[in-house]
Amino acid sequence: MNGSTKDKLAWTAAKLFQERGYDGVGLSDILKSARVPKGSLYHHFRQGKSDLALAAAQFASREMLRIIDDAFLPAKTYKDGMTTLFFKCAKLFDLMGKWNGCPVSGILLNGAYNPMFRETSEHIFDSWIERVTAHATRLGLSENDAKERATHLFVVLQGGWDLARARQNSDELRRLPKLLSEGL
Amino acid sequence: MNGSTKDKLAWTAAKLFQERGYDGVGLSDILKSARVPKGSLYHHFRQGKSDLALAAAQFASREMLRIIDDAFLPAKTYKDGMTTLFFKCAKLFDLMGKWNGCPVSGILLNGAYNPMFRETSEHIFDSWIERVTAHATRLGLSENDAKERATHLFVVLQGGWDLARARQNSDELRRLPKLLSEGL
DNA sequence: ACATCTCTAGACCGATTGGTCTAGTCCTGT
DNA sequence: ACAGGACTAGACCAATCGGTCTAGAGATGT
Repeated sequence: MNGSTKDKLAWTAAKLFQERGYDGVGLSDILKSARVPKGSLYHHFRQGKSDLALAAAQFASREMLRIIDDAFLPAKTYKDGMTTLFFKCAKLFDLMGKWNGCPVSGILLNGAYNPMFRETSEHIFDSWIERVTAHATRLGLSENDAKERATHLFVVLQGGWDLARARQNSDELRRLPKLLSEGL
Repeated sequence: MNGSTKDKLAWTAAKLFQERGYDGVGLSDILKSARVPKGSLYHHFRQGKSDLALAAAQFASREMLRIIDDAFLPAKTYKDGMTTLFFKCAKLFDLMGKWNGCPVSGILLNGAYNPMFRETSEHIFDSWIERVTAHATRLGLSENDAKERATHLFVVLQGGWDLARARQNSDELRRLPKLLSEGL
């Protein structure tokens, strides 16, 4: 099968980059963990590590979009969907061993100064915000309100994730929906 | 002077780690940039790179505490101080070339899995929250309210900084005080 | 003047890095 | 059966990594 080895590489790379960042993971780590020889990596990803990182980020991004949909599709209100999303992320954080960073910032914002990495991470973040905005309008919010709230959601999720990581504790992540729904 | 070379190393390391993360910066980069030979580094920091990173993080942390005080000491209300802090951070972000990450997460959460790094970053974050909490109580908030708001402040600041970094634009950072003062 | 201590200076080390290259395996179409 | 492309396999490479070590410069106390 074509996709299998390539996907396994991207998936493994995503997992490791989230743990230790782009520069913190060597190709040998990825290859050992995925049990794939170096030749295969350079067959599927001609530019090597940087190509692999972009693919890994897209992989992680698609998973996040799936989580967003899972949270918002059954929701009756924006507040419900948003709260569910935070709880899902807190659970994911715990499952991942409480060490992982945000799927994309760990891969792309991290590590070497690389313009294409930065642009890709910008697009990915925007795609998440856009998806939440779409759910928000579907649930009755005005377009401007939806966009603002979606942006705030990711600001708070990102910051909450970092704090959870530093504390090795996802509790704060679960408390944050209150901030976003009630304000203070 | 004793402190001079040592401080120059810590300061240079802090700057570079914020740009490219712990694993993204080699000792040779730091030594070249600080114009200090390797022998001096290992004289002042016996454990080498990890020691240097801890010192650099403390350096960055002290600067952040100073910025917090600068924002809150002249403030008449918590809202004023908080807003000033965000604007100061936005300005700092622009001055730093719009690439740098959060001073501490770039250094400590990043890179190799290292328990002492994680603990140090937790303590540093907590010291920031504590400082803001102290300012908040001084400005009339109840103790519980102060602590909650201070925590939210850093969650939002952290997330906003990441978004600004991805977008290479500090505007969102300047819009966030509204979220924290008015809620939504 | 000399000994002593702090600090600078950089050559050097083994290990690991990302990347290249060739040989061989496997699958597919004819 | 066999030709040809897709893919695997890993030896090999120069460069760089973090870290060690020795030699000497500079300041200080006696």
